[in-house]
Amino acid sequence: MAANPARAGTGVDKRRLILDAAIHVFARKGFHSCRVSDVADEAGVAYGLVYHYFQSKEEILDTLFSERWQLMIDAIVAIDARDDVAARDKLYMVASFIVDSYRHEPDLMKVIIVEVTRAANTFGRRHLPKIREAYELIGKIVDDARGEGAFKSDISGEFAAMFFYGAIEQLLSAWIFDLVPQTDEEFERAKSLVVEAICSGLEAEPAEGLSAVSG
Amino acid sequence: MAANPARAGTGVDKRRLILDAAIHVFARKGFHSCRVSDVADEAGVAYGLVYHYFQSKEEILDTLFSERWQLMIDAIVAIDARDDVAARDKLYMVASFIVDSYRHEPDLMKVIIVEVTRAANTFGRRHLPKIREAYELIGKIVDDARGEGAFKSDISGEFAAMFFYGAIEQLLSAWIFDLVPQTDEEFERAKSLVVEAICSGLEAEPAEGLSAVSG
Amino acid sequence: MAANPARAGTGVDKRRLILDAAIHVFARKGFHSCRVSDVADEAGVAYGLVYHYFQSKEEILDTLFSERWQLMIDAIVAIDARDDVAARDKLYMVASFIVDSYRHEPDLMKVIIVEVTRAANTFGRRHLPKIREAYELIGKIVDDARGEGAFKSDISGEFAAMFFYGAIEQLLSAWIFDLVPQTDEEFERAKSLVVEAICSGLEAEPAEGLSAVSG
Amino acid sequence: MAANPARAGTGVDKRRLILDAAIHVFARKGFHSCRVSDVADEAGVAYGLVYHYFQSKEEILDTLFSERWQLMIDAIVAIDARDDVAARDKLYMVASFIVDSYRHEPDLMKVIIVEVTRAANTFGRRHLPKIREAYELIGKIVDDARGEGAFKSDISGEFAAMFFYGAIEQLLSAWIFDLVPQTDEEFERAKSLVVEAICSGLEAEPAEGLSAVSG
DNA sequence: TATGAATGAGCGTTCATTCAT
DNA sequence: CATGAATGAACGCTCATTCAT
Repeated sequence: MAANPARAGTGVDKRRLILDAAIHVFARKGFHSCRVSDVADEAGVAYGLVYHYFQSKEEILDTLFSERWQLMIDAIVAIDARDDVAARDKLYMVASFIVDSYRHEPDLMKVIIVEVTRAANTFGRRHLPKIREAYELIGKIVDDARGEGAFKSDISGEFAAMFFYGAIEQLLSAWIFDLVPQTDEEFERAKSLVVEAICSGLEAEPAEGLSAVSG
Repeated sequence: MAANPARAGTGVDKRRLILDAAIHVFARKGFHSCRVSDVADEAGVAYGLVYHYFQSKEEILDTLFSERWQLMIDAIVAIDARDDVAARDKLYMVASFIVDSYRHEPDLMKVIIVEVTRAANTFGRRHLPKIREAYELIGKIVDDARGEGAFKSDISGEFAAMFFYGAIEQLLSAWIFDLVPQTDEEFERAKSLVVEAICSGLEAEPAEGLSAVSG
Repeated sequence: MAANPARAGTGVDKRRLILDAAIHVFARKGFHSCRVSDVADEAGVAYGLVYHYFQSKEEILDTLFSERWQLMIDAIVAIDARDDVAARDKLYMVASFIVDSYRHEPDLMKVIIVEVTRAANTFGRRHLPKIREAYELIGKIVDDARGEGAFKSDISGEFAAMFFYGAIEQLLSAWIFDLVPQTDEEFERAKSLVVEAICSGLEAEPAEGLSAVSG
Repeated sequence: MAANPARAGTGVDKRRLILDAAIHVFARKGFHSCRVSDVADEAGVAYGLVYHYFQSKEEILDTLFSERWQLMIDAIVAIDARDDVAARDKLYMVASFIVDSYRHEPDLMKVIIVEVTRAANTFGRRHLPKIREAYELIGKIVDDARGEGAFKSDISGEFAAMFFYGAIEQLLSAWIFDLVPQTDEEFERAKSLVVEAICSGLEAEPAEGLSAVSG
């Protein structure tokens, strides 16, 4: 009875303990390089208990991914549902949600990206339908904006979503591997930049009066 | 002795045979899921010969990556060296080189992306410096354009390169996992779209006569 | 307290429930291949309750065997005690008891034979004394008949019991593994045949008047 | 090249070494109770070599059984082919072959009987077709004799084979578990007795002159 | 060069048993 | 009596690597 829901009061939820331990162990050593005993040790539980709650080591990772990814899908759906927000701002909110997810739970996001999302030939393969669901929601935001004339019509939502998500994932990867600094300012700046880059592009708009000269 | 230069006359270069076999085996089964014997079998050579030419299974992957990645770096350097080409066109040429690499050797590119570039916590880690070298070359193209006023100054070359490369890698991933069709037309269209999206952005430019109104 | 005697009134005897469940689970999946939880599930009781009534998984099997085997020993003793019955008929009654045991409780007999009697290097080892007791009772029937001249004196009761019991066990094995049909007629016929074969032999007796000719 | 055929001269056949070690380890500790490392240790080879020659622990047992059982089938076929031998003598020769097999390689026969033939719900299941082949050959000997009038017609070859083989297996079991003495004399006597019991039966023939009275 | 037999550390998983409630 | 979470030893199998020939 106490297995799934957090047990009230007296004791800890060992299942949650194992999941949380797995986040840190997977992030630190990598899914394949760590042993189940590493997870059990980190959680402070007996080896066998891991298999009491999970069918396999893989199921732990699956669970971590599914829990988190669903949150993101829900968030994107909620963002898309708002009709008082421009497409560009919706994309900003999506970027913001993802970046903040990393900011608050970097290990979990590292695991999800490194071990699932970017490991498309192993775990990613299994979760591709769920992963695509997110892409499609982003694509829908773009396509709706195209319908309204706010976005160009020659870049389909599908491609736009790929570029947008690809850019963000690369950003997170850069943080994950410490290639760029991770400060609150950087996080905020990155959100704006990725949306700016994807929505407005890198090219400078010609200065009003000089456009004729440059052309 | 015959390892590096193609041996004249007598026979095939077994080392090359092993590398080519590895490309297909790694692409088909994944680096971690395949055994050294799979590579030897595919190459039609004896098990032990693999260890005559390579120190370890990892060295094979390292070699495949290094060979190919260097070609790309050389290509970007050459592209960047041309001073008769606009930044946007340079980026197009880079995108073109990468897409064509995939078009001509999809298995090799799949291996490099799936097993190295996107596996940043295992092999990617080891090759990060080399990977960054490419990012930096792309970043330099952007920064030079910023200096000339062709590109916006608020998106650094570093970030721009991340977005650009991230978008392309996502594109390749979609092909690799068969999420989008792979025809010559699609390849060509994708090159244009990724450059269009990154350089000009998704947003529609306001219609000529209405710009004053909307501004 | 309620373990041994059937508890009056209130509820079912959980201990019996577990034993009966074990019969079917052991028969279906085999003793070694099933888990204690399988037995608990089949019985509809909690995992831990099995260990409340039994020291170990093995004790369940021991109990099943001992209960049943004692019934057989008692039956053979009763059969042997009758002095109005010929040796051949006593053997028939023994064969009949065993065959009927299988007819009425095939799963239980399957477990006893497959997991105990024929598993002489594991459980059989532990129960060898009890198993031999049955052999010896059969042997005694034969030896008594030898003393009276009804049976040949050159085949000891010990060997005769081995052959007799071996033949019956092989018969049951054939039923257990569905090698021969299991109908009431077949069961009755088998009883007769095994006694006929062991007591009279396979060889045809020469026809009365023709014996001189054939000799 | 040297794996399957015995290597000439210089070295030992490690595969054979493993099989022979397995015979003794399986006989001593039982198939399920022994570890693969026990076999490797007994053979004096590295753990992994066992898996170089065999797919699994089970395959070792399968191999041992198949090798030996085929020899027996071949022997029974050869015995049956002789047309100068009476059915009773053919059965004697079969009993003799089996008993001598045990006499010369008791461990191997123990393994085959205890772990395969009498373990019908695990390994026996897999080998049932091969096991039945032997039964059928014995049954054929009986049926042929019935056709010629030498054996009774009311006991089918199928049942007769069951009784005959069951009696012999019980005999071997008794030796295997040291319930009866194992001397050359005993082995020879047992061969005769089992054939005598099955062919002529246990019952004493009535004395010449008294048959009319008793009948 | 070339072969493939030989090595052995490592790990995921199972499951009988215990015990706190 | 009854529950089922918690324990942890045990083991089959994999496979990268070595090495004798």
